[in-house]
Amino acid sequence: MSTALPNTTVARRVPCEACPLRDNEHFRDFTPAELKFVSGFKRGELVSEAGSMILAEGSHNAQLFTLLSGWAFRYKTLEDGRRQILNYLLPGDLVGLQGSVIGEMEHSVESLSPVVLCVFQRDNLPNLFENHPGLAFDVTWLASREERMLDENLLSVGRRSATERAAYLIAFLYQRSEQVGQGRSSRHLIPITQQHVADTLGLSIVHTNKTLRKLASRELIRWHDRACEVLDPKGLAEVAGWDGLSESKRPLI
Amino acid sequence: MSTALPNTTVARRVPCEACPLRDNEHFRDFTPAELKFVSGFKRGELVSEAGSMILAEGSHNAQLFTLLSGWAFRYKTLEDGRRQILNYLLPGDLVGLQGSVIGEMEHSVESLSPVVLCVFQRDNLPNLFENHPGLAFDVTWLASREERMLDENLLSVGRRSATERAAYLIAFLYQRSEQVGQGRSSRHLIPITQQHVADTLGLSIVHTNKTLRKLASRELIRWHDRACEVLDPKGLAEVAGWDGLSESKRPLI
DNA sequence: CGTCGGTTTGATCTAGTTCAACCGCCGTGG
DNA sequence: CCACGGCGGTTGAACTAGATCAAACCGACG
Repeated sequence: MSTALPNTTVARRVPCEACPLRDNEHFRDFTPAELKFVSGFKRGELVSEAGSMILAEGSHNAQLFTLLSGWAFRYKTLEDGRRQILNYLLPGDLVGLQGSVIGEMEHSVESLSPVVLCVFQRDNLPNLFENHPGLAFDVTWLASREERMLDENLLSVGRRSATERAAYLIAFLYQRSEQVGQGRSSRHLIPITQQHVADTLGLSIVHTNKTLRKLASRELIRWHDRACEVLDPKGLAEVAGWDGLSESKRPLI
Repeated sequence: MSTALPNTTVARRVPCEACPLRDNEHFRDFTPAELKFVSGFKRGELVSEAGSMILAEGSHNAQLFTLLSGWAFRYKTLEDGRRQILNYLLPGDLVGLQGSVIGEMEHSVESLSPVVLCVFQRDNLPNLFENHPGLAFDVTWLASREERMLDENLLSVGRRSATERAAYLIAFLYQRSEQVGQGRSSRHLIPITQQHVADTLGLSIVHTNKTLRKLASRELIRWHDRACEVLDPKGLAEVAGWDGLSESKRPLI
């Protein structure tokens, strides 16, 4: 399933002031004071290869991260190994808030591609709430956004057909990827295997394969080795009966 | 499906200082300053009968509530009417945060029983973040808790069998109900129809019925008119392969 | 007394699962 | 150099969990 590879914590490289994500129009601007605080909040960077475990279910000393680049996913498993992928993480997403707020992680996080994460000092979170209400609100905003995504996901798994579900998932990941500008360079490739798709949609791997081939035969996607190329994002959204993501600016911490 | 009945906003009755929920050991204590602020934050109460719509998907001027007593649920629907229930609301739960944070509700909320809700002035939320970081943290805590519940739900719908799912749902609602002391008086009755169960589990109503009868024949539950009586909560959790809710104290706003 | 929402049951059908193979690719070890 | 094993993807066949269809029951209520 997941091959846990050694993570490497590296000394601070990218200063927040020069964070490449800040150029992106989809993120809201910081005040200079906020930027300064976040810069101090940041402890370093974590660089990992594809397929490494970033956070483990049950861990109590989990750190707080923001994904800087790459793809990852959150998941839970049952005793007998059945796995459910809950959501995907793209640049700008906050990781590990549960650990910081509740005290224990109830899901795991694993990378799909090489990733770089900003590491924050988690016991500094109360300080953030004390002194930077705007940032505190941003944290809540991000938690609320995650909830929205989960709601839509649950609707999908609970009530959409296999084809609709698959189309929704791929359209969803495509849009998110576009927003953070991952797509430009790499011809809209989503770095997942069919097993990931199956574990996201709550389907078997065999049926997932057949469903994806159907989408491929309709020229909506093309499947590559460990990656999905999106040919027709609008067509996918239409198959899924999905309106698409809202366009509003989001915070970045 | 849902019969929207007229809601009645009533002048403030229960002062926060005398909030009956505060006696419950599962909720954390407030500082006097916090209590005073929340008291001022509160605008009045909303009393509704069973089956009324509290919040509607798509609404922009949604208010922020805390459920004081009764049962409700959050749901989303697809164009063609397929409905997915996302989660249930019990006393002490915050309702409508999405509307306050993101600006638009992406799900609806409907009551299952007569309910009383505290109504908060939503444009006062930034004020709360400014002046009461402890309460702001509580809001985030509650959002994070909702996320945890959704995660477990998604795991359930995606990867558990019909019987496991049903057992999990009922055990889950039972435990939550117990925590807020709804059960004492009413012999552990959960006020839902089998249609609600079906729409929560992502199953058809017929199959839901057959699954529930199976649980009933195993003496785990007894079904009543529009209500589920829990006979063996431990047995249910065992069938579901579920550990149960964490016991830690939670905030109340 | 008729109607309506909720529950129940049996029969039939199908979307999706499970089992079983096979292919191509790549990295490993002899 | 080749043999191998493992992973990701693909395909067909048999099977089953759960859907759909249809009908009936029951209590509440106007």
